[in-house]
Amino acid sequence: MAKSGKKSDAGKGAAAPRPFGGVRRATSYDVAKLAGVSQSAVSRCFAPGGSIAPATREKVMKAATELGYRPNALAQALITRRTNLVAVFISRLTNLHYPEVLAELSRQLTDRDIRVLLFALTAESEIDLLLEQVWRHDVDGIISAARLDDEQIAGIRRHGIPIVLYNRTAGEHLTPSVWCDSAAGERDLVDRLLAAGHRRFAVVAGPQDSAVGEERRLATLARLAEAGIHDVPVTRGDFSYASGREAVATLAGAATPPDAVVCVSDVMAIGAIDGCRFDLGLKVPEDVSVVGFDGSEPAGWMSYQVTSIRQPVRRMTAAAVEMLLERIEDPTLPAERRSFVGAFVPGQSARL
Amino acid sequence: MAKSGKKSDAGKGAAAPRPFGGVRRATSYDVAKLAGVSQSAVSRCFAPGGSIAPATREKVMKAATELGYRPNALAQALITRRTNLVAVFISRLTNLHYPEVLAELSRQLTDRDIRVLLFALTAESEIDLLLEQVWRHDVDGIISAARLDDEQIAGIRRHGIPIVLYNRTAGEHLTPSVWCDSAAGERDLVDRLLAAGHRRFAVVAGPQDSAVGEERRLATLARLAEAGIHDVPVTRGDFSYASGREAVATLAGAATPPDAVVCVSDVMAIGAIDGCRFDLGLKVPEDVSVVGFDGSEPAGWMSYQVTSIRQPVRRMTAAAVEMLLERIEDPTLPAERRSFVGAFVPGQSARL
DNA sequence: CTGTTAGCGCGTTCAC
DNA sequence: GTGAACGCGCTAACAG
Repeated sequence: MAKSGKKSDAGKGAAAPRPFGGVRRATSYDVAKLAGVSQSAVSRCFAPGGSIAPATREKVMKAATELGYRPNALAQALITRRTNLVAVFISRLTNLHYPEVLAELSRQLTDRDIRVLLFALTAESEIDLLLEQVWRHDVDGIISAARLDDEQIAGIRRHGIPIVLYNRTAGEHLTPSVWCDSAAGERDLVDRLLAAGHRRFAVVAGPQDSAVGEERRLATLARLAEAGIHDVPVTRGDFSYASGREAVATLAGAATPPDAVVCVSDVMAIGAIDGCRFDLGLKVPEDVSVVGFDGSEPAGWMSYQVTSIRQPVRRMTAAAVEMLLERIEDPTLPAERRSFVGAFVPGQSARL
Repeated sequence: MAKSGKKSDAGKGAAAPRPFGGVRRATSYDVAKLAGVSQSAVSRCFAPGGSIAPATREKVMKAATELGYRPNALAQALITRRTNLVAVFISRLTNLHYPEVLAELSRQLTDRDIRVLLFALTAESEIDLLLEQVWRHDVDGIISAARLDDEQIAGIRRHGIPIVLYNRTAGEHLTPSVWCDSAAGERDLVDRLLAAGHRRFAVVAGPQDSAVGEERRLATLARLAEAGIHDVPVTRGDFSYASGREAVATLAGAATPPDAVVCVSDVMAIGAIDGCRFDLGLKVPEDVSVVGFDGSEPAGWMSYQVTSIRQPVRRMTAAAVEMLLERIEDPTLPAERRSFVGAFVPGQSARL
């Protein structure tokens, strides 16, 4: 009976008439009063380069800890015009590669004392509505691993909010971005497949509006064309396991079934491998080679061991964060695109 | 030459001396002036139940759209004490089940016009430091799918910030939470395994500080004990694929190797299956049955088809959001725990 | 229904 | 080095 069990049901409806059910937080005025100084002195104590006498600082700090005072981020932001908030747009959070990206971005931003305002897009998300929220919240910058159209990019520019794109491209204008050079990766994979004697290729591409997907598809076809291989069948998926599996079923129906399937993502490659094995009764890699892209974790699991290209997520996210912070400090910095090449992952899903 | 290319390199260093490199946003005063009304009239126009004459409203709205005005969320929050911000704590974002949870939480909160302040915990995250940020930002509430200790929970309570735990428990005090009733699920799985004739059980558990992991371990062992099966070997993993794989290697070294392995998560079950097949040369489910828990997407892939229990993520996240919003509206609501039972997923990884 | 007034909590001049 | 005064952009009383 001594320690009151739950938080707020002592005496039924007779709850103490506290302002908001929460305790009023201490303000800099409260601290000032207790310390016997002015409010501005308190402010200077918590400012980076505030000129304050050691003695005063001590009094203030003592009072501050006593009251559990912390500067209110809202008031601070309202006046300094810095929220230390970065909006992160991310799509397909359930698609296995993005959680890793998000985790890294979050970690790196947190390390730099910046908070993440998350916008996880679903298929039906109205990006424009989300952007409204972004304006209203005065974020310092945006990192987008989601597709933005020209109109939206223009709006962001108009608002003067720095943005960095992650594995995305914006239409006309050059926009700061980090990019995994899929072209180099696909060329690498294709060359290895060619060297191992593969000739009957097929591509499992992504949706048309996916920049990375398209770059990968085009790079693959271009390299094959250079090698004299044309009319390569292409099936489009949506980066899902199911779509990869269905894709190979489609491709297998062709006159000359492929002996090498290039998938533009690991998850689709995994789907393709299962499709080959379970739907078509083919052996991978003996009967058909399958390669992917990304280097997601499940691609390394023993049952798949996807031959792939691993994106350097750590370095890419670090670059994105760095580029963004630079532009928050100095918005006049010109746009820039930083490309990274991925690393070949041998795997076992391709006969090389 | 007409359309200026990049944003800010026209004329080299001779960039126009704009305030912040960004355009100053229109304030309610600007709108008021343009519309020929008072600033408070503008405010009322954007307030839910503001009493305003249709004629005035029209004038204001016209001026507002012309200037691209939107109420500043910071100033608004400073005065109303409502930020429409919810902090979401989440751990192990790379562990396949959490991205789905996060995506759902984000979607549901966004639908209710609430923004997500993300705190993705890494192994070394100092939660107390993150909580500092939470105080400073005046979030309206917290949803935590990460472990919080008594001290931290007490701090949150002291600050009067509503919180809902997601598949976590807090020590002494009852804290609002949603929970997937793992006990019911594990009993279900064990019963089915027993009915199919399994007798030599083993458990791949989680870390000791994982509440769900422990509940699942204990429920499994309890049910087995009821059936007269004791001394069941237990190996602990960390919810990773690798740990599941290693676990079965360990278990196989015992005098009587198991014919049924109960893993407390799908990813570990996947690791266990691969361990059986590739390290031990066993057939799953012919030689040994493996069951998991969660219902993560990869568990359904053809190569694994894990027999498992699927958490009702949609309903659980919806409940979490609802409980939180209720408590934001009325902080005096008593703590409450809502449990959900998962659905059996037949799969093919257990001989049933 | 409207405008005036007073803050929300803080950073920042500017005299002292 | 310090404090008084002002303002960031807005909502909430209040009088008209």
